[in-house]
Amino acid sequence: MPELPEVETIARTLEPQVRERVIRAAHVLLPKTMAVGQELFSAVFPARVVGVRRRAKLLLVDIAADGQKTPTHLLAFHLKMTGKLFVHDAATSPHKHTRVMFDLAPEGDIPESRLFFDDVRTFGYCRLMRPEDLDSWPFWANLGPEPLTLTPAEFSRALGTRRGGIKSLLLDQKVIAGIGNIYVDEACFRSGIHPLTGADRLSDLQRAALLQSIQDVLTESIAECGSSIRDYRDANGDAGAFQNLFRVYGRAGQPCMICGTMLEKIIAAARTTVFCPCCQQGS
DNA sequence: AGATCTACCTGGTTGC
DNA sequence: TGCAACCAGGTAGATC
Repeated sequence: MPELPEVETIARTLEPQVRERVIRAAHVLLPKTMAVGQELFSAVFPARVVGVRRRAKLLLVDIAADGQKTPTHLLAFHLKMTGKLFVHDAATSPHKHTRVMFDLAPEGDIPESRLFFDDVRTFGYCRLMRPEDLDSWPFWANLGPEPLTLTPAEFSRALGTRRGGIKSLLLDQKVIAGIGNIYVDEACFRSGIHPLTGADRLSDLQRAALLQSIQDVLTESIAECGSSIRDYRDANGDAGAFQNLFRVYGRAGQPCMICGTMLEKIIAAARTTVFCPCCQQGS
């Protein structure tokens, strides 16, 4: 389930494989995956990849058409649950779950190759757009702040006066960007906050502790190249290792690492939620 | 407006 | 062995 650390890892492993490469053409195998921008193909390609970056859980590939240096367009990928990006050699055929393919021209010693966007559950998408179109894309325009560079005051401002459960607020990409079900549970556990606690009932101290925990789990996970639940892989095909450091996610019924109490599973924000009823009180 | 719920998807797992 | 039921979860959209 690519969340911020996984998308960051994919961006870092993909960039060296596609930077400066020329995308000659794109092939859409599942139309709904490329519902936006397909009509631009003929005008944009061939285009050179000038960079790969991440915003929230979006992976952005900046491309420049017509030999220009500055990006003229970008590919915005949302991997949702099962999206994957790989570069294979040009002879590789699409398989059952391949949704879009990009032909990459040979560059120096690098032979012709192909960028694959595979997605088993087809929730993911890729949009081809101009940079100036981003602001009129509601999802982009409404994204909340990036958590890693957030200050406690900014975090508190982002939570505002809302009274909903803290878990549902943290999952809301308009409040704070990039956090999903795994990291919200891990961060709540580390800061000793019950996931159903009303955000308005968190003290300044608790808010600061929660932000610190969010930044800790995200930073540690990035250092481990993300978490591999089931089938996540980075752009090199390598698994992450942060799943070995989970303290609550997927551990319902097992003892709390701090106090030994049995971890409980509940549904919060319509998501499976695991927490320690002893260490995380105050709902 | 804000909070909550459901649809969208498919493959793997569970249970009979 | 076969097969139905269930589960995973980010986001849009609907409802209250």
